[in-house]
Amino acid sequence: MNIPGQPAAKKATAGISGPCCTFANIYQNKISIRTMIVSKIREAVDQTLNQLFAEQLAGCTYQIGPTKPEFEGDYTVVLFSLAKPLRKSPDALGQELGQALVEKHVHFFSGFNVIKGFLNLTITDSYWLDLLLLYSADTTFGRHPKNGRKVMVEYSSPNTNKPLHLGHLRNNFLGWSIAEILKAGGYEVIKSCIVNDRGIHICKSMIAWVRYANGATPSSTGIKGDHFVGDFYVRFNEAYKQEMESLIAGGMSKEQAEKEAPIFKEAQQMLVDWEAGDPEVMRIWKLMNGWVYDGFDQTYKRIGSDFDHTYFESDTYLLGKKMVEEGLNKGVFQKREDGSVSIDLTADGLDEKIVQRKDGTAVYITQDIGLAIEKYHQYKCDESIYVVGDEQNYHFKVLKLICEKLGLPSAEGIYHLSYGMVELPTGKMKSREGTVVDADDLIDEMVRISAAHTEELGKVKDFNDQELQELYHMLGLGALKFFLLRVDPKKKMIFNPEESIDFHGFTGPFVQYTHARIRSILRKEKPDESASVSMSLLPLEKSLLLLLERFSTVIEQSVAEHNPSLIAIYVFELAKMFNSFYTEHSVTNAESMDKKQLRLRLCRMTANVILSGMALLGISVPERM
RNA sequence: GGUUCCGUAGCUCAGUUGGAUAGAGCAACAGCCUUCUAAGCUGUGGGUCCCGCGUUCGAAUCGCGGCGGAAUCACCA
Repeated sequence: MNIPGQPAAKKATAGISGPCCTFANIYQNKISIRTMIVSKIREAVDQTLNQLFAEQLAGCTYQIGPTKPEFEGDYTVVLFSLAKPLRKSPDALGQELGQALVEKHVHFFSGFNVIKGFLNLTITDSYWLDLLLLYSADTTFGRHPKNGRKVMVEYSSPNTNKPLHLGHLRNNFLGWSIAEILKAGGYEVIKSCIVNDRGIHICKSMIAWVRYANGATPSSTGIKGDHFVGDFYVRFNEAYKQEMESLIAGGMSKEQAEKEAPIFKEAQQMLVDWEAGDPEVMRIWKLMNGWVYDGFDQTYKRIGSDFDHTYFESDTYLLGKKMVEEGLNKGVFQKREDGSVSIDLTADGLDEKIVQRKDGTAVYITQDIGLAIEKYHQYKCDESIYVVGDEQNYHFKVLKLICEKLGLPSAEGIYHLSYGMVELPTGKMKSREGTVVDADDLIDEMVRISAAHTEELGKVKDFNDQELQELYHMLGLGALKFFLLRVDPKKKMIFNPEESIDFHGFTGPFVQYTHARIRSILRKEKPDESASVSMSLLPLEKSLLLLLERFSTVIEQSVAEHNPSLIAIYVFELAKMFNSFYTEHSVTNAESMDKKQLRLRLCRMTANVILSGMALLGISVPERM
């Protein structure tokens, strides 16, 4: 057992309760406690250092962190960096500093020790109790006040020719979560989605449908719209491959066959007709995209993704093309001999990049330039985050550079939240090899497993059918979301479909279960606001409070790093700590009335933080499970 | 080949920005339910932090050089 910064192994100080205090007489402390504890310690240390060694202090930095569990103390000041400029040994400095801190801040520091250059400080129990009494009922605890900044988070960005898969799930969960985390960090957030609804790949599924469907539709076949269209995309590739093979058998080279296959030429022609606005092509395009959107909506609803604004590539590419004109006039872009338009980025360590084809049509980056302008024009965000896989790192480097060179005001705020691919133990998911993990299938599977677990345990036999379905969904999605969010977004991750996602240990259901346990206590008995509360803390009670206090800092870090996994790790540690506390100490049968009141408040505050922490990950927590 | 990223326990991952004896979960093993939910708790075993050199009070973390892996360098998206 090793919880960062927690004195879990320490001896219990006392089983008897000390003097008591009530909510009212510590209300005035609320403002001072709102400051995070590390800042408070730093302030006190700075002040004391200044008084002791005023002149030698210029430019000194030092670290403060939670004390390791094997040492006595709550927070630790690392003295090495101060020792040299102050010309003192770390131990002597620690003694002097510790002594002065404890003397000057009797209500804040209750003791210290110095070990090998580390000054370990113990915070008074009353500080932790003040925190508990002030915030145990505050459901917004840890959230930061509004900072006046506005940020857009673009995520999901689906293609309308295939259904969502596991990789999209990581994207959707990340995007939604980072948006919530930014809100908790004080930002105003706009969630957006760009739908890649045009291009040759879309025409491919359309051609296949025209050729082979005989008028079949999702409703006539009972297949979900996005899967229905995706099947025709697969069908296209099958037919394409067959036609190429017979052309090659007839003596044609592979490269030539790729270009000459009739079905491929039909798709190319359809793209031209689409750009020209051919009514029949537009009709099919709208019809089929409509089916896909129906399918996406169902999936988005299940996973809880939503958007404040949806953009369509079929709209933004035109604005991008207008910017190509402007860029040419400004001399940022160059027209080549063959008529294509490019930008030379070799001076920036990149390559020459095409921004418009020789036939005048837009490429991928063109529409993204248009989109950047459209977004800024509409919302004027300070920052624009793109949640897109790390395979597009180069693309976003180029995009930001181009926007800078065009002098767009939105350029500076462009931030690519680059996340790693989800891979199988055998490597990348490949649709051609049928190894793609379909989102809908995976969700079904997760819900099915949670239903099986729940039934086996038999704790909610009195639930009606609707309540059961809601619980299964909450647990299945909780497990899935937690699984995908608990690892650093930057890193690629491995998903093994053979081993189902866990429900024990470092998982969503573990945290959900902890919440249900706490709620079970609080259903039996609630904190009495007028009752007195024990003034002394046992080690596990204090450890819980130390962890709870860190919530706000964790949100801050999570915002700074655009990293939801910090929240997942934190919420797991908190749940683990609560479970240790729970098995060690009884709440409803506490050794005294004021101990019971203390623990009921601890329960309430822990439940609140678990609930709001999990909400930042897009995960709901149940009352019972 | 150029650029960027990665390499930590059998597996999946942390490691607070250079700090104390490198940690969790899973898997394995041993305990704990007449007491608030055992989807839990407690304990045991498990490490050449890819290798080497360097920087300094101190390196998994920083630098250089290897080895191994990934992404990208499209008039695809």
